[in-house]
Amino acid sequence: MSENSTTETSNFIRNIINDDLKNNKNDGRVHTRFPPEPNGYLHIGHAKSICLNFGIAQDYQGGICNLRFDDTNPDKENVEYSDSIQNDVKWLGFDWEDRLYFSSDYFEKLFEFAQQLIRDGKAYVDNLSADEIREYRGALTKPGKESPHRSRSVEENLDLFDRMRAGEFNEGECLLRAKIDMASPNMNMRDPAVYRIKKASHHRTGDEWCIYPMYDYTHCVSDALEGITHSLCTLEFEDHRPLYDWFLDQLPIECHPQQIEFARLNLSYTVTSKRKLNELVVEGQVSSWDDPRLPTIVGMRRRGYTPEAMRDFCSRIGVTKTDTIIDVGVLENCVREDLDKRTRRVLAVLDPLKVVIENYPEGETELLDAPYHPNDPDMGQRQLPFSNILYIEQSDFMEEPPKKFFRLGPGREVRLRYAYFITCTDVIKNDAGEVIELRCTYDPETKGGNAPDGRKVKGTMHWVSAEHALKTEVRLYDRLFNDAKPDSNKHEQDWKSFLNPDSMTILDNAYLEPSLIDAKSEDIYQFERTGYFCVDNKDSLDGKPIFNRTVTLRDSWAKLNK
RNA sequence: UGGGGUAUGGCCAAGUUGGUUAAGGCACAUGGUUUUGAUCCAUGCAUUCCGAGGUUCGAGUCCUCGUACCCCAGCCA
Repeated sequence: MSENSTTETSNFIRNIINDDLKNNKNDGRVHTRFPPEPNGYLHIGHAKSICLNFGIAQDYQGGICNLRFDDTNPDKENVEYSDSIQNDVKWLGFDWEDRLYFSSDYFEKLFEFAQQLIRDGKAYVDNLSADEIREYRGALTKPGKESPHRSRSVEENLDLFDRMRAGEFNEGECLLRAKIDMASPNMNMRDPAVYRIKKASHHRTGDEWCIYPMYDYTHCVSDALEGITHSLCTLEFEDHRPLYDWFLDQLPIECHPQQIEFARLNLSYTVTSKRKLNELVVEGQVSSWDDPRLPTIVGMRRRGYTPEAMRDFCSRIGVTKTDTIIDVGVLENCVREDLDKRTRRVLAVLDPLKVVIENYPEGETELLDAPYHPNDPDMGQRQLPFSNILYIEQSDFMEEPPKKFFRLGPGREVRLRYAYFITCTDVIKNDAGEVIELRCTYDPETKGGNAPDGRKVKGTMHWVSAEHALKTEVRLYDRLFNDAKPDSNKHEQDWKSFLNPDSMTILDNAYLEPSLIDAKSEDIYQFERTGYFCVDNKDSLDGKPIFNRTVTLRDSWAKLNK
């Protein structure tokens, strides 16, 4: 046991493991697994599980974590998903080394174990229809009743089961059931299905099988075959634990992992259910699984979230059995914190307002030094071209500024970052009365941004030289939903009515400082005063990087105005 | 009394076998630094742990009775 993680706070699962270790359970081994079904893309909720499972393996001496695909339902699974899942886990920073497994690898073994159950009188082939089985199952407060086929002989069951495998029956015609207790208060114990017929070809086993094992049976056996010590899953499987244990108790397997359930992640202003995410994608509410507004790993990656930030988030939210909704602000804080220290700052005007410096020589250009990070000289610097025609942010000018506004206004003086002080002398409007251009003068003495006479200005603004600027597209993303709990069961029906119509704003008229021409896919920058932006990994072109806003900067000015 | 769970500040969450003033993060508030109204720094933020009783010298931690919320009737995982 080693406690080499400084950030991890204790949680009930680690406490259990610590106790197990103290008691020398499992010979001191710690072996977990992350068991996704390859039927969709991974999202932030999976990241919690990945960080938990792989994190525990990392933190305990000799601990290991497997990646195992729970691929027992060929109708829903495919290689696209399994490939993307592997990519995402790697990208998040975890390594399963040579321990990549698939439940389908155990199909033969699983089949033999099922025969064993039959031989032991613990399983039988049933011919009831799906509807009948539902009827026979009873209800929450009413016991079920036994199937008329429950007492078939071992020989008959064995024969029937072989013929199921041989494809002699149609889907739904029969299935293998565990013989447990039709009156159990736990519905999962009322003779659950073990094998069903599916004449579907499987993404790994092809047409080798036409019967497929069910989750409850497959999962515990797979865990045991892999020597898992702690099988971590989400709360909804709590009721399945007796079944998990039951199967392993019946079968001749030494290893009996301990299933421990924890609460799944819920994030405010978003949805984290595969079904809902899939619906958004299929209906075109978002562009695809990697739409930057989605909480999928690929979407967040495209948005500019880093693996470090996501892992930090997962460690901050903790692991408990309490059903909670984490404020998405925690996530945003994690990226900001990570990006603050790792990104270069650049100047980018998103919503341009033209400024003409009347006393600056027309046609002249000078280069001004600008560090890439104000608090980290190691990041180096670049030079910004300055000329007499600039763009500043529309929102940095107000014709009739309120008291606390200390940006530009008629007659006001402000600093252009790393450049000069300028004073607004004239405001030019179009016929509609909109401000379309500002006339200003600059003070040559203030080059670099300081006045030799010691005079101060309240505002410092970002800017870009019109002639030198890189014009490109910038996408502003905001939360996908307007409601904090679109995912709560109060909104099972109308959750999509909370979709935020302004979750994406495309700016095709943004002007960036010229150095950004070299920005590479997935590079992330801080656009000073506006936020963190990531080069889109899909739509960017050579010489035309397209930027996605990851998250805004904290803005106490905006907060003041609310 | 179907069964299984959970309840600690606005949101999360530590609180090992009951023992001083109930960690920490996010959010919020206030002050300081600042050529990003950013960052950073400092300070504040639960006489109280779902409620009511009880045991005890002492309870968030034990007992009793309640209350609220979540999960379960797929041949999904």
